[in-house]
Amino acid sequence: MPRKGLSKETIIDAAIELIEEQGNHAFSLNELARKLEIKPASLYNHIENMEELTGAIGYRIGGMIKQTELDAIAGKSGDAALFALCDAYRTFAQEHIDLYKVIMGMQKDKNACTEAACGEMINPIMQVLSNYKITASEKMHWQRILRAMMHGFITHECAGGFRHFPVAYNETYHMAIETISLGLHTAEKEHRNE
Amino acid sequence: MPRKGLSKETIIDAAIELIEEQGNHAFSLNELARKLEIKPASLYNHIENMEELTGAIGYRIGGMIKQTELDAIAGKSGDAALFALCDAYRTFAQEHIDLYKVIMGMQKDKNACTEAACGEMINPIMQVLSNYKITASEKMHWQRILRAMMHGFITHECAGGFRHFPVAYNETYHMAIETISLGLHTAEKEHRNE
DNA sequence: ATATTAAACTAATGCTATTAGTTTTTGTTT
DNA sequence: AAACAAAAACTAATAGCATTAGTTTAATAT
Repeated sequence: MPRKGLSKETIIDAAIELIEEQGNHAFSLNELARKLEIKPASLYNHIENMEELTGAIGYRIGGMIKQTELDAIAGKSGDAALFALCDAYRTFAQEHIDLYKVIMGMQKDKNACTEAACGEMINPIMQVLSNYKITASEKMHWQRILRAMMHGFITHECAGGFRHFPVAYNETYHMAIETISLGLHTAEKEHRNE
Repeated sequence: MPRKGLSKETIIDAAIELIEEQGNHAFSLNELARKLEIKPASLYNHIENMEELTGAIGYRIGGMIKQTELDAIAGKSGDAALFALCDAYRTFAQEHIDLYKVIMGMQKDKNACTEAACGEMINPIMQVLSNYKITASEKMHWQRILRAMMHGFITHECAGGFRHFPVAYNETYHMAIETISLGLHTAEKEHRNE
């Protein structure tokens, strides 16, 4: 029954291509329809509405980040894996800044999609944290801390929120990871003294 | 010359009131004009455009957060001041979540306003960091780390990005601050050994 | 061949920010 | 007090947005 080989997945493909080509700002259902050579209204045969589509795009981007992280930590362990993961995350955001802004935009409206998109990115982090001798609940906490730090850093960095002082962004990011590493090792030590 | 006592400041006042009453989502120039009892087009006698207005609102919110932080750290020093500041920041975001979302939205478009809004919030943080014996450039780095962590945490928390695991948000936040405190104290120690 | 149905279409709605041009009001100057 | 200048309101229009209802097309299944 499909006149073109159109599906939700191919629509998301096109959307991501569009965002990377024209920028997050230029993205709209009109523009997406033009790219797919259909009329805007026809999109509603495949998607619920804009919010759902955005969520699906965000989920896809989450998956891309997850894969990038997995590739980065492959064969590594301990602090090396930690640093590799954090660097990979930031590099992805820098190289696909318009895609990352989709995730930024989603966070304004709390919905199930945001939860799902974030869920994608948790797995590699938990894998990295498994190298540290901490409890299961500690792992849940540190996973949050890592994600908060990485996301907060990137949003500030790319919005100009860090421009006020003349010190290198790379160095700050490195210090932040170092700090988390220190915290993790301290937690390990405390368990040894119990 | 003003027919009503309208100015850029009173418009921002009304905008903030509107956002707190109706939510960030319902905010528009139409709604703002209705509240001020003028026609939407008349707003352009006072503002450049939507982006500039949003920036001005963000700047104002930045000032509110700054004041909240200053109040929170008054009379405190060291780690007590650090914890008080971080708690005040998060509490403000929770109690004025729709205002905080304005800042979240601004970060998608890099502009001078974002830089200015963030600039407002730096002062109290630098004040807190002055209690630690670290170098000037270290202070610049730690200021960024603190802001990244706080902002990243709040965006995730309020968007549902932390829902995956059954551990308390408060505890995670506390651990994050503790970690930064540990990092600061470690930096102090390293200077003593030089 | 016929019936079914997904997926396209057209057309319209009501929202958004924004611009141009006009009128009203107010404060200043003659 | 009368005239002028300018700020700030207005009306009217535009182009874009997401979205809905109703209709037609085209491909598949019977």
